[in-house]
Amino acid sequence: MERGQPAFLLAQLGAHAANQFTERLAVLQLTPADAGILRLLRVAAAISQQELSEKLRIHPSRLVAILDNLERRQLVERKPNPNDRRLYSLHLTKDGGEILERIGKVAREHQEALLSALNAADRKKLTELLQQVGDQQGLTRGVHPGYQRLGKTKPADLKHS
Amino acid sequence: MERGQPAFLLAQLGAHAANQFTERLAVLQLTPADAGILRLLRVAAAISQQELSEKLRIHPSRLVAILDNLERRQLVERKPNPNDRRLYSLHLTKDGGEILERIGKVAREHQEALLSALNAADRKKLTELLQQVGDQQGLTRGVHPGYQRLGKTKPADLKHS
DNA sequence: CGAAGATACTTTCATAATGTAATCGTTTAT
DNA sequence: ATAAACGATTACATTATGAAAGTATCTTCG
Repeated sequence: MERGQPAFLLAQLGAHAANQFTERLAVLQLTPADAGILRLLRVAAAISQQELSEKLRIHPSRLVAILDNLERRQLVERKPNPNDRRLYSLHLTKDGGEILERIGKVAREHQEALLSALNAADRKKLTELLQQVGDQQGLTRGVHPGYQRLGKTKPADLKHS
Repeated sequence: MERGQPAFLLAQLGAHAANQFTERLAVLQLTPADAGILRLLRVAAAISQQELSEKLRIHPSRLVAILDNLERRQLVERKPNPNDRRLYSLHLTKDGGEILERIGKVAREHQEALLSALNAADRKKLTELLQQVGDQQGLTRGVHPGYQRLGKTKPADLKHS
C-alpha cells in the first residue's frame, strides 16, 4: 500500500497498461476480450464456446453476445460441429486474421510507448523478472485474469440508517 | 498480446496482484478503495470529500456511500469544518488508525507472497524498473488508477439482428 | 444588505456489466 | 427407450457507476 512498494507498483502499472491498451484497441472497435478471443482462435481453431470460456475465464453466457458481435462483423465464424450438433466449432475468418495483425501492431506500439523509459537491457531484465514472478504465481501464460469480482465484498454494508 | 511480452505480463501480473490483495483485504471487510481512503487520511487529515475524490479519482457521489460505511464502522469521522459549513473535515479515528496497521500487515504479507520467486537483489531491481516506467508514464505515486471505464467502448454493437 | 452564481455534499435515476438459473435441443448412459 | 448430462442461449436479478437534480452554504457584486 505504500508508494515505493513493488506489489503496489505492479498493480498500479498493470492497471495503467491495461487501460492504455484498452484505449488503443477501441480504435479498432474491439475490447480486450475480443482481442483475446481472436488471438486464441488463431492457435486453437475449431474449439467450442465452452472450451473458449474455460481458457479465457469468460462466463459462457457473456460469451454469447461477444461472439454474436464478432460474427456479425465477420471476424469469427460459428461452424456446426459434425460430431456433436450441440457444439459450435469456432473459426477465425479472413477478416479476423487481418484484424489480428492490426491488433499485433497496436500491441507493439502500446508496448513501445509503455516501456520507453527503459533501454533494451532493462526491458529484458524486466521481462525476466515478471516472467519469474508470474510463473511462480501459477499464472497461465497469455491469459489475462481480468478483473472479475472474486470474493465479492462481504456485506459489511448493512443499511440500517 | 503475446505470452512473453512485458506489457502483457505487466497487465496480467498487475491484475493478479490486485485480485490477491483484494482477497486479503476482504478478510478485514475492506475494499481497496476503503484502504486507499484510510491510508490517505493518515497523511492528509482534515481534507474534504471533494479533495479526497480528486486525489483518489473516486466519483464524489460514490464516495458518499463509502464514507457512510467507514463512518458507521467508526474508522473515519466527518467533522464539521468551522470555516465552511458545506465542507466536511475528514479524519481517521482511533479504530481507523488501528485497522490501518492491520492493512499494512496484510500488504506486507501480500507482497511477500507475490514476490517469493525473487531474491532481495531482484526485488530491488524490479522495484527500480517499475518505478522508472511509472514515473515516465506520469503515474502519481501511491494512487491506483483503478480500472474505470475510459473511452467507453464505441457502440459497435448496433443490434440489427 | 441581498440577489445571483458557485460550491460541497447528497440523492435520485438511468444504464451497463455480470452472474444465476431456467430453457431448448442434442447426446450419452443405462 | 428413458433419464441424465451437456452446450448454447435466454431471461432475470444484482450490482456498479455516472449523470444530473436537489439542498444547504458560501462568495461576489450591485
